[in-house]
Amino acid sequence: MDTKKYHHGDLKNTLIQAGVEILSEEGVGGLSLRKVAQRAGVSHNAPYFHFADKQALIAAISTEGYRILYEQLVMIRETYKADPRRQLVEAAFMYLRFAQTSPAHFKVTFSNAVEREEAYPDLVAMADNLIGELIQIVDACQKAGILHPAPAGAMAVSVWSAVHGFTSLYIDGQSMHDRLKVAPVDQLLIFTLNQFTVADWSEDHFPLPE
Amino acid sequence: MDTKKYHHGDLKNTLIQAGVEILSEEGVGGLSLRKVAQRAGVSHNAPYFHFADKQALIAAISTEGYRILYEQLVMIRETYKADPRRQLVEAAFMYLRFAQTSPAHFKVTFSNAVEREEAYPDLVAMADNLIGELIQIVDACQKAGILHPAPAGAMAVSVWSAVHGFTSLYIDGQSMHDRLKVAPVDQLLIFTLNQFTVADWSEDHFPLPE
DNA sequence: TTATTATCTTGACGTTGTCAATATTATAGT
DNA sequence: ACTATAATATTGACAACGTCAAGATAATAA
Repeated sequence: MDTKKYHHGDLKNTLIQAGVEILSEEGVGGLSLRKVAQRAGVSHNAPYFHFADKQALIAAISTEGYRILYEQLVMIRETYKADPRRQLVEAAFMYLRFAQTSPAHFKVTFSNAVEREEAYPDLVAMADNLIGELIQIVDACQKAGILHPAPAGAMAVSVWSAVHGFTSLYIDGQSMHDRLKVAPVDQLLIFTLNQFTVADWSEDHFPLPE
Repeated sequence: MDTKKYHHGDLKNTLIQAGVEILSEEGVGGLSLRKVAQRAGVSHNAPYFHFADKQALIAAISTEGYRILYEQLVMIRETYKADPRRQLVEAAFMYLRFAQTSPAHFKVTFSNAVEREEAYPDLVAMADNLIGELIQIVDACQKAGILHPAPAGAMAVSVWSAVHGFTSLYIDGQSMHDRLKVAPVDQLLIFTLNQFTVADWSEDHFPLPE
């Protein structure tokens, strides 16, 4: 934004992007400040003029993860404006797809490499944005009679817990899914989502997307 | 077991225990091979005669986490032999309490610091034990008409996803709960659990423990 | 008792996060 | 335009870390 056109131009965002790239190429273990600096073409100490320490860079990468999820949620709400059920199922699969495509970024985003969240207001704000969109979808589903009419906040916690837990367990070595082999992962996610519908369990209330 | 009575006696388990202690005192970031060795009273290289590398020690600590959860699940099943509903609710709260009491150990156990699970058969075996107990509880609940009569494996995935996701989101800075403040965490867990019951949402099917 | 193996120590190397000191470039004030 | 100041970047250093190599010590086997 305003951190531009000095020596490098926009080093801060370049560093964040370099970090995301390293995460996708080498995983969480490969992320180091010095490697990020090298990829951005600056000295090993240049990042310290944009991030207080490694934690701060990780917080920024985490914020970027929240932003990606948030923006996709906004798009989904616009695309399926009149179809709350579709919004919910698309949101759940978007979440899973992000974790499948960028597992290291997903882990860093949530895996509390950031200890003291309150020190990173941008991160908190973006997480708030994400939660806000989520509640809107849950609220719309409740108004449409798809989800139980409990407080939207509580229902959002439950639904997000299920989708987040499902996704986390899946990408962590597929600990469970590989061993159980009870169904393809997409169908299992639908099954999990269906637990939250008002009607009888035996019908599929959420269709598979695509 | 058989790795005993040499110079130190039982260094392998001592190292694992030292790692668990460091996790509880300094968190995930404070865990290093050299500190573990120092706490066990051996040189910085002694651990390499019991663990191939740091990953292997982390895998052992992760296995220990699975063992703790598994053994508590076994105890719960024995204690409430005739009450599947109680088994499920106690299991869920045991899970949350472990994460609250030992957040760093909980994170290490699941947070796939271990990349190639198949290289650690003990870890896979203990995770299988845990999943097995979980399925038994779910199966008992289904037979008692508490959970929907879907395949027990699929239902176990869903329920565990919800509990695990709920717990993960809670300890990761309480990202969501703190911001929503919709209800105390215990009540929210019960609410989440109730989503999986057969009957109407408006009744509480799982009581708060204690 | 000797040979062998398992266990542990010491020392070294490259990488990392971070601090201090210095240099360079952009902006502000005159 | 010119200087002062702040923002940005480099270089160098240090301790801590993971890991390898070489040697020492203690338990077991022959």
